[in-house]
Amino acid sequence: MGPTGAGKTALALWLAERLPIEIVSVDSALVYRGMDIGTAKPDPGARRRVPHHLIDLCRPDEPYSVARFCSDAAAAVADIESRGRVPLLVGGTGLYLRRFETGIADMPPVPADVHAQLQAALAEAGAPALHARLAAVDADSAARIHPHDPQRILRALGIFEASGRPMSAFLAAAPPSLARRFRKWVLAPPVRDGLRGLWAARFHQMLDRGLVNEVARLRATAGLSLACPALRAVGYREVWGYLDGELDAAAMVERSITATAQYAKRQYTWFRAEDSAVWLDPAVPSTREILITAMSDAANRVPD
RNA sequence: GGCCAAGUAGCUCAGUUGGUAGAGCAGCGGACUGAAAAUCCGCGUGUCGAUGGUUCGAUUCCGUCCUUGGCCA
Repeated sequence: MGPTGAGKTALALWLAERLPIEIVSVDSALVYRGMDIGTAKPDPGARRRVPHHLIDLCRPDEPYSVARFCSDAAAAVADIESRGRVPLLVGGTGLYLRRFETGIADMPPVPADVHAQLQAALAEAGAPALHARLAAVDADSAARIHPHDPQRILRALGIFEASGRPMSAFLAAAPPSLARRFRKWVLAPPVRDGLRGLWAARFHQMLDRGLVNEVARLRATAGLSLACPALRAVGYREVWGYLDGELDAAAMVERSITATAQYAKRQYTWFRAEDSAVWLDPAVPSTREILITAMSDAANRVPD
């Protein structure tokens, strides 16, 4: 795992060309088709050379989720291992890896109309009012969730309304069926300070490659709007605002770079909390050697 | 050159009827179980442009100067 722009993709390809590994993407944005440039998706050539999994799974208007990731990843890992190869999970979505590793509770689906009703109630009454509603039916979740956090309040209320049981009960009950331990490496510059220039160069490169056209295509697609979670991704939201005329070009660029920096910061927070992960500096040459040695061991242990 | 306005946190600004100041954004730290590139929480000392004066006390009132913008020459 590693923050955006640390060089995960290139390093994974380098390793995959030397070891019998296949890559499983752990990235909430790479699953969307048509979102290539702004997500720095591995290009077709790379994907021909090295098998990649969990990329281009759905349309940007389809909801993907951590739960879907867990089952997709389990299937991909099983598939790779069944062929005698070693799965290398590569990505920056901390939640996905955490839940895949330590298990995710089995919870009932929330029907779309229930969710829509809650959304309307949120718009009308505000998050604290819904939080109070939640506290009445699921005190444990209410204690865990901040009254100003609409996303989590809606989720917990949705579970209750869909099933009649509090979300906290599902969390407490579920044995992690997908639980799986990994060897973990964090590929990240040891200090984040001063990396803004790197994010900036990266974003300008995306613009040169046609990011604005890519977003314009998505914007012209029926059914897509900023309400789709996929389009809230870093850069996409800002370029969309630029195409709407709400941001000028300079503001679009600056805000995208800032959003990248903020995203990277949240990623560092996830990775710091990851126990038993070894941190590797992408600027240090020995990083490659450390990884290839460690992974050779893993590859040798795979039954065939 | 004259007149007017503005100079307060990294940025945009509020405010103090005189008792040394606070929002948003940015930044830093954190949380995270079906939206997670999302969502949310915590963190605010800054010669209040400079200098002199009035005052027990000036960022606040007065004078001068500097800077920026506008208008007039």
